[in-house]
Amino acid sequence: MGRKKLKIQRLEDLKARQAKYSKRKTGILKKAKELNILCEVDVALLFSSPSGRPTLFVGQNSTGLSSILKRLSNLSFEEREERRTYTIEMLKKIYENSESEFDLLSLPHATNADTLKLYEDELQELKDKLVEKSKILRDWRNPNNVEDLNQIKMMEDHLIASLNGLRSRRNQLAMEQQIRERELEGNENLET
Amino acid sequence: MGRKKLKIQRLEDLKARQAKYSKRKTGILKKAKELNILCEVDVALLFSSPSGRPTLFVGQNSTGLSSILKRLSNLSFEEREERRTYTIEMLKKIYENSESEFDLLSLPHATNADTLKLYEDELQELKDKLVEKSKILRDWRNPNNVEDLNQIKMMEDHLIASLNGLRSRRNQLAMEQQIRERELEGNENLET
DNA sequence: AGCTATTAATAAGG
DNA sequence: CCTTATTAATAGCT
Repeated sequence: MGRKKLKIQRLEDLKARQAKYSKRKTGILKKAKELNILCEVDVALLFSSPSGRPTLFVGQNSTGLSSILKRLSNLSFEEREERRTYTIEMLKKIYENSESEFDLLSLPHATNADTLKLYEDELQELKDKLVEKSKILRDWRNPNNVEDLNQIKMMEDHLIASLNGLRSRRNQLAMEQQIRERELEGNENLET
Repeated sequence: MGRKKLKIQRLEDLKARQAKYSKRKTGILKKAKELNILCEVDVALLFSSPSGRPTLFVGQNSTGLSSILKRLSNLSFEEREERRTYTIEMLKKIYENSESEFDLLSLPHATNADTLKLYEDELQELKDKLVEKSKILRDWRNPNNVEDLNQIKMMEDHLIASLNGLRSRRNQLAMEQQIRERELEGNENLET
């Protein structure tokens, strides 16, 4: 729609690209908002403009979104599990094969990108820690991935130590219970 | 655009809602693809249809989105580690339902408050998980805080199982090493 | 799922 | 940023 039909191909001029982007973005946002309201669909939109930072838009009442994100993440995980490939390949696959359907809700006021970046960094850090801890737990449970014999021995020592600690704790608890039972018995004897 | 001007408000009739969704979705997707090509913008879109069908679209070349997706996959990985739950069915469903196209859409400037909120929620979630995991590790190492005798017993069983796994893994590694040494010996004998 | 009458988005040009 | 000629999307029907 316009004075002439526009060929859909990359606009070479940067200025023109940005200008068109600005206009069309507005249009798509409007459409997305309408869709959101008309059809009650939850939406989230991720995008990163070549000249800008990554941004995520989430529909306001998109409670279902988190579940979508979760399922999405599960999808990628399953893909990885199934093929024993790593995240990157999985991501490529998603990029290449899936389409992004999207809706967005426009949310007016801009927050600053720096804050967002901070969150992203913190998130990444936490996730790294979590992954590390998970790995420890996983190796404990299933040591078949551990290749280093010395590490195995160390783990074994730890396990034995833990087991000993656990057993003495169990004994301690058992003893305490015995004491309680005897006290109870004693009281009963007094009552009779 | 249509025979009459449509008021933007939730369509009460389910059928009508689904029908409109289907049509408008197509339109938005087209627009997004155009925007992608015209302006070189990378996008990913998540949405749930009125019938609750989740779909993911990701634009090609959306490098900026990879980190987000990566973290999503990590999240699910962690979740699964922790809870040992599987949602393969769900994943398959998502996969089958996603159509193959590419759309992208872009947004330059505005970040929004919802984005931050999403991150905050995710952060809190991660922190909770980290705390939980740390607690598990701590209890293993030092069971003196564990009060429940049954839990102690469960932990003991787990430890024993892990220990067995560890020992068989150790044996396996040792055996492999022996084999390697013998092969090496054999080669040396041949050489001399 | 198709089909037009209409409305809405927007290309080009101030 | 505006304006407006044109094209594109789609509302109401079938």
